[in-house]
Amino acid sequence: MGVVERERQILDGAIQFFSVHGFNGQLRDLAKSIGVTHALLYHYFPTKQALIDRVYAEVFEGRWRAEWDALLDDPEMAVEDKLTAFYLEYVTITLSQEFVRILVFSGLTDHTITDRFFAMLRARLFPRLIRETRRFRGLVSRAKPSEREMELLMGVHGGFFYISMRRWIYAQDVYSEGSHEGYDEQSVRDRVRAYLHASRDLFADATGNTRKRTVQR
Amino acid sequence: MGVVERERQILDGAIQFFSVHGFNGQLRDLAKSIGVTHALLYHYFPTKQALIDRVYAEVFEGRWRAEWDALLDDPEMAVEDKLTAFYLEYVTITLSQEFVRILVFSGLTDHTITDRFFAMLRARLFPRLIRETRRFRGLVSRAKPSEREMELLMGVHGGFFYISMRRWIYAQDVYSEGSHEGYDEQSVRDRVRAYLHASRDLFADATGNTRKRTVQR
DNA sequence: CGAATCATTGACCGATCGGTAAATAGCGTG
DNA sequence: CACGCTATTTACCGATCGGTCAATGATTCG
Repeated sequence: MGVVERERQILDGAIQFFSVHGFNGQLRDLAKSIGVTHALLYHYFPTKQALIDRVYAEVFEGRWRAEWDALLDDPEMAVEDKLTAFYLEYVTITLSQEFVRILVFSGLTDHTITDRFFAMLRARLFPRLIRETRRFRGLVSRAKPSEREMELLMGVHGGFFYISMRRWIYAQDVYSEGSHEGYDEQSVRDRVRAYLHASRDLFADATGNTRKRTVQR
Repeated sequence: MGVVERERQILDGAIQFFSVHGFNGQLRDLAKSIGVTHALLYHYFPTKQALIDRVYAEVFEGRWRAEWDALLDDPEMAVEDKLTAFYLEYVTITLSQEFVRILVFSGLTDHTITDRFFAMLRARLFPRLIRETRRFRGLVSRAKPSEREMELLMGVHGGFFYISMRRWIYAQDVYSEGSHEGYDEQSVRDRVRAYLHASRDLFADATGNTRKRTVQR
């Protein structure tokens, strides 16, 4: 087998293996799951830690889709549709089995992945969501989000993360009959609407931007 | 030292230790953290697994407060206040550092704790929350919750769980200036309101119970 | 076909770790 | 103080596991 394919094969096997057994799984078992001896692993990776680092990098990179930047920044699309579309993909693509489990394994020990991942969310996602939420309220502001604003956002966001927790950590059945094969679009939309409407109700007056609080259908 | 106190000390140490290092932490390190040798542990617990089982039992039992049954069943209290009060306590008491981390460790390997815990939530908590949510909508029904209804509930519930994830797994700072020393009451209330109002908006018509969808302040 | 190269393996090393058992330290009691 | 009991330790065993290395198998190329 070619050196590059074998390395690829080991890496994929390692991602799968470590996401199930955690990072103190034995290299002998990993090797067996691939169909080689553990000594061969050392032909491609100098140490176990080096392999783990590669797994980290592999699992982390490309986790954020470039299209999502454009999607979230699209000034034409309605906010509700936008957030619904985003979270539908986010839940299925980003919060995949291997990623979530490795993320949690990392969070329980060193924080190498969780720190980077959270930094990314704070840089690329949360500001955009806050901006869009404000836009939904008919407000344009670049002011730093208040703690209360952020916590409401963390509420929805965490709710979506919890779907993956139930699936991949707790091994519970999660309702998923929707078209997106991962999760039901209706349920995503329900939550997004709950969030947006609550935001409008709660923060309508806080900025001098008094608007009639109507319930839109 | 008395046999019962020593056992208590070991158990407490084990809960702390395992919640940090996971269940394949070494007994020698655990013993050192207590200030004894690892051989002594075998004087009180026959095997490592037996100790782990005790830790599981210890951490799990009493995690649900008896008063919560009464609180959630109180027919006088307003639904919003009730859910706010409940989740405020739930987040600080149930979702403590040791519990959440051990729960997640358990979820990643065997599911002994997560299964039991989820069974408890499904038996004692979720039906009550669904009932109260319906009550908020001016509806009394013992019909089995629809998937959509449940998923909306899982949204809030997961949002609260996420607070503990951020704290104890991701080691992020979480806003907590409220009176309850654990989490801000305002933020809990905001989320509860978002959930209840959304539920009213979304499901108002589904049961023939047509009501004017007004936003209450 | 034969030699060089490189992927792959089997055998081994040393440290770690759960578990055991004999030795010892500590303490209450006659 | 001496005796007995038990809490605690020291020393050890055997299995596991990361890592190494010499030997072997396979492949390419002149």
